[in-house]
Amino acid sequence: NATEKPHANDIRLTLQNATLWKDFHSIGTEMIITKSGRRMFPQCRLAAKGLDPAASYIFLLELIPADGSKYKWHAEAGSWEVIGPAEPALPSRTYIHPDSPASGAHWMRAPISFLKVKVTNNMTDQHGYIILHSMHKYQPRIHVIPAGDGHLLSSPAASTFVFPETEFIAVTAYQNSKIASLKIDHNPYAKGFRKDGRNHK
Amino acid sequence: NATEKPHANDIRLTLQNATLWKDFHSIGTEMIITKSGRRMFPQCRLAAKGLDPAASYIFLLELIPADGSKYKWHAEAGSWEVIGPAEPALPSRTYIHPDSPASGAHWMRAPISFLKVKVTNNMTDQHGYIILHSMHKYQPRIHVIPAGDGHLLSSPAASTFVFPETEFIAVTAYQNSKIASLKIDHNPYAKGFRKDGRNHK
DNA sequence: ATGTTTCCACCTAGGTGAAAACTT
DNA sequence: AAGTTTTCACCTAGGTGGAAACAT
Repeated sequence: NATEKPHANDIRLTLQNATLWKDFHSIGTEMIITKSGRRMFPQCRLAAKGLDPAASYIFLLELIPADGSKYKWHAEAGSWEVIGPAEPALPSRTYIHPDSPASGAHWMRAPISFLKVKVTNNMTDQHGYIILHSMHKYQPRIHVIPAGDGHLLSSPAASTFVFPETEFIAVTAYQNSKIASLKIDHNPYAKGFRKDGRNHK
Repeated sequence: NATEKPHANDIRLTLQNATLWKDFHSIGTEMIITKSGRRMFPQCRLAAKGLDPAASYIFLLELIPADGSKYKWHAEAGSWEVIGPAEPALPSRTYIHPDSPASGAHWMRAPISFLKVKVTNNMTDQHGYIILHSMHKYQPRIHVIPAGDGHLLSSPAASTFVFPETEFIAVTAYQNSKIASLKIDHNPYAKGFRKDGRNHK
């Protein structure tokens, strides 16, 4: 039989906007968290390959603590320093991609954008936003789960992907002004803060 | 066994904004169709009861020709008149509610809004919008389909609902100025055309 | 004539970082 | 002093009917 069903370990995800993520990561990515919920910028934008076109999948985004530390911005040095152990982690909420469940063909047809995921520091949030601790480091993680078997994350068929350049520190206000500038330059919603001559449209 | 699964004929749909629809219907509802696609106003907003909370359903909206006639607005009389037979009907497109498929519990929890359905007169539309003939009368129809059996509309379990007050004539520009006024009064996106003193906010 | 298309000012809806106000 | 919350001007994105231009 020439056409063989893809195995779970044939699934390949590519971070489509990796260059932008690396620009941020080289400086030290920060993500604003607010009580009312804030989107992430950059967003996690992925391309998928190797899915079974006819099978059904669920895509999840998770933000896991990257380490056991609490950080502080050291303005004089222009760097982050560890100031102690992390706050106890909360039960992690996951963001289910709104197209879920959808066929492998659907997921492979176009880039997969986690545009609308929101992060918050409100421990009592009722919207289902992902709750983070300010001044803690997080690592986004993507799960691809064959749907319809009811096992979800515990399924042995689930695949997990990590892109190290998407790591970030959650903040309630930007600490490193270079990060603020990069955001202004690239996030269309911050266009109003651009100075003439660095308009990336 | 005291808890019995609901039968298909136990499903009940209520048109939540029936009063608004009736205000339009008493004048003669018109819906603008454009090449680029136009939303309907009012929207079909429904409440569902009697679904099996654990079962999965798909909700569809369909716009079927209400009769075999083509119409013309008679400005002097302020009424519509039949001017001949309808154009041949096109293969009807349906709008799948974006929450589909979802559990009965989900559909019953909150009003079901067909807010985003778009209608067009572009016969070559590639967006999947519902294609209509201008100056023809249409009747919205809702289908509730138990999901997961692969039969969809041909399934004997599918339920169909019609609310006669949602009937309308498709136009490329409003014919009856009373309809235009009602739209301006009630559609928030047309607020810019409101004269002071009839702001329904 | 009659019906369609394009364009537009005016909205709704909501995502930005900065600055000010607030908290501890 | 350090971090958080609120507010705000400025955007993106896109849904309105009307008027003018266009088509037939």
